[in-house]
Amino acid sequence: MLRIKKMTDYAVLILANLALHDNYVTAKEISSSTHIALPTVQKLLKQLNRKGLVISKQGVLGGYSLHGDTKEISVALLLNALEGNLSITECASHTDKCSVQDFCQIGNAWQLINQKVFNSLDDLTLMDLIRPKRIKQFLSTNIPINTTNH
Amino acid sequence: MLRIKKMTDYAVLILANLALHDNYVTAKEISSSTHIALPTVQKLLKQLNRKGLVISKQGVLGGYSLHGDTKEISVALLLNALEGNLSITECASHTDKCSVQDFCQIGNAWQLINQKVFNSLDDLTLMDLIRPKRIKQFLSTNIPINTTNH
DNA sequence: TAAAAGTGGACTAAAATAGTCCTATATCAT
DNA sequence: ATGATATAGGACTATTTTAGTCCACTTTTA
Repeated sequence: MLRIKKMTDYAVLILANLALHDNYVTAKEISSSTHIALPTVQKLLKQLNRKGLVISKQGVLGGYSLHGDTKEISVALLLNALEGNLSITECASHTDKCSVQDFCQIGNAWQLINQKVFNSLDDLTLMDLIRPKRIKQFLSTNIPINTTNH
Repeated sequence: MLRIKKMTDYAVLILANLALHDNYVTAKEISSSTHIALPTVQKLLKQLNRKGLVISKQGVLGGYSLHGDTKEISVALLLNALEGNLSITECASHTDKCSVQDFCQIGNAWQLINQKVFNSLDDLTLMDLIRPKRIKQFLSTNIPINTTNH
């Protein structure tokens, strides 16, 4: 599937939740408002912290808060941070060398498709995700290059 | 990851291989030319046949051949046929009901993003995958809607 | 009628994913 | 000081998904 991990979905939900507050919010509070199990929220927030997407404060009155730049991070970069390599196939990722590469008919097609999908996701920020109007505008920019098929 | 299954990658390679012939080609031959293990090729061709993407003929001189319409199938439909549901998250798929849906800040954003990705992949056919020029043209149609970020 | 193909589906192994739990550390109110 | 409340790091397990193989059966043709 072209599906993102459940954990990534949760993480975005958590970030969206943090985006609505300016102060520190505890993992427990986020768990309550998102209805994601507490251990899972804790795990994800720790990861988000390590990736620099949120800032944290320990102790009483502590909690998590969105890192300043995170609101304007693109969905592409966000997914990339949360899921690691976004490439649609192994061969679209330049880090791995495909085992059948030398016999491949498709060449770099996947890489180019990958680029296109990435570009689409790069036009949108985290904040846009919680602003429905912006999303609709975004969608309308898809311009088909021909109309003969389908 | 936003990655397609290895099996899907193989399947596309197999289809591309069939696209280069007009006569029946055996699984064994495809295995030889693609360097994908024979049992895997056999399994995939059986699936492709059930989905109507290829036609088959049993017995000596039998083999597989591309179904007439398959060359012009869009990559979106192709991936959909090979991977089942393409939705980027569970909640982007209308078939499942998300467990935290009632508390979700993101609303239908994923669904719209999903649509955008799907549209991108819908502009391209199987044959385009083996025609590099067409791919490059395709890529150039991505029009950013703003330039303030990134 | 034997050889060469596909058909259907069971089966196993490996890898990825989801989710929980435990121990340690930091902070603040009293 | 110290207890309560947070996060930090990471081990660990269970579940699910994915990859890949294999076998018994059917069809076709020389």
